Amino acid sequence: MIFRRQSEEDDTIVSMLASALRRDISFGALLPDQKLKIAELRARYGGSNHSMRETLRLLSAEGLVESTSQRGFRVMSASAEDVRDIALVRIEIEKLALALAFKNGDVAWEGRVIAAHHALQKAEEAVRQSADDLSALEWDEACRAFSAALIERCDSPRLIDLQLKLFNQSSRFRLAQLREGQLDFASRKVRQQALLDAVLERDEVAARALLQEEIQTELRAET
Amino acid sequence: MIFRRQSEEDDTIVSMLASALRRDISFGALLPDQKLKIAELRARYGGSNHSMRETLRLLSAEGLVESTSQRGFRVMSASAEDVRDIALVRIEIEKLALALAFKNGDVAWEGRVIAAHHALQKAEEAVRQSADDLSALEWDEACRAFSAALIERCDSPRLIDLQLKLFNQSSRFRLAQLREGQLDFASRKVRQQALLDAVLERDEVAARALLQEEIQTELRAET
DNA sequence: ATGACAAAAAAATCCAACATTTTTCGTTTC
DNA sequence: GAAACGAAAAATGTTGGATTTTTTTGTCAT
Repeated sequence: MIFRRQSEEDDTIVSMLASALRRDISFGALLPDQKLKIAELRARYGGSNHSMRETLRLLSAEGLVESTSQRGFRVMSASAEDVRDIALVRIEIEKLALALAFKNGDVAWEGRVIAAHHALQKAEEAVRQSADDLSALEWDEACRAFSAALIERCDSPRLIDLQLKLFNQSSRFRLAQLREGQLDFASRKVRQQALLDAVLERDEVAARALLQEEIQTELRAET
Repeated sequence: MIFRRQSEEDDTIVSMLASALRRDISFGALLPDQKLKIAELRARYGGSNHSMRETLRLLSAEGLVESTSQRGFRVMSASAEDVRDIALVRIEIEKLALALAFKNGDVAWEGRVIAAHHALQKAEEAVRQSADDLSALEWDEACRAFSAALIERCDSPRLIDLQLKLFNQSSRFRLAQLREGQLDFASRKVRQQALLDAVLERDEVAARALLQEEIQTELRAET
């Protein structure tokens, strides 16, 4: 076996394969529209015929992989249209979920948001100085955790699930911007602080605007 | 093989199995929280170990089936919380998509909406008189087609996909109301006509309200 | 070039079996 | 009788290899 467990939830081969593939798609090791042949993937990641197909089926549902009947799987395309679409849906979902979290969130929730924000700041600082793969991975995870914490208390399992999937679809673009040095860490820091403040003050208008701005800058169509 | 092709897209065993299972979950032949044992399902629907697992993985992604690591699959629960959650997300998604369709929709789109509305009226009339399984199936399909037509021109593949999944999650409840004679066909007809009119006049406020009402009555928590 | 046709590749499926985990159930103990 | 325990049974997750079908590729004649 090539890999080992990456997190608590990786208790089956399929979920381990899924983690590995997710990471490689996010980091661009597997390129958009690239054909994903079962045999090649097995050689690279291990797992059986069956497990690999199940994994691709899973990633396909997550929007990271495209499947065409009788023609197998390929990495989800990453056209300007795709970026636009992901941004559109993600903005609406997160705005909605945040508004709900404003209603339901208590002090404990605020604490978790603050903690996630703090961890994110550390990760941004680390990745700003040396953008190696490891710190990039940790930075990506910190972004995910902060986003997740924000909407955690929307108390809607489906919204939470959706947000996660859309976030994962966004990761490719966020990491690409990091690689190409297109991230303005200074303004990100200001914006994230402002967002945190808005959340703690339950300033819905400001929070929605900042959230939208955050997503839009991460997902601005480059081409 | 127990079944035959049910639609154009059913060109693989997995997609046929998925159709059959989707139908049986919607119609209540498979009950909420019921354990889905691979062996039993194979005996009932055919297909190999592999195909059945892949199918369940697929339905799991669609929100019709729950999967727990090392503990297999079960039919997605149908608690009042679930109904509430589905309604919440579906309302927001469809409202958003409809607003976008208002921007992008042209005459051809309006034509398809009118056609879908017409077909729906026929199906409602048919199912009102004799609610056998066949007409119920056709009615369900007409509802789906009408909803899909409304948002078709939002031009967002992800929104369209989401709407379909949420609609499929709703079908169980809609069909249950039909079975229990809780549907007010008269007011449905009025509302659907009003919705059509609002769409043709691009009356966004009215359309959003009617759409929300339609979904809420279909998904009102019973218990 | 172009189209027809054969060969190769890949996808989709199935079967049979094995390892691991969960569940069940009967026994023992308090 | 109820709780704790552990062995047996069941179910899940996984594998390898074989088979069928579909798509892709390469070749040849027109």
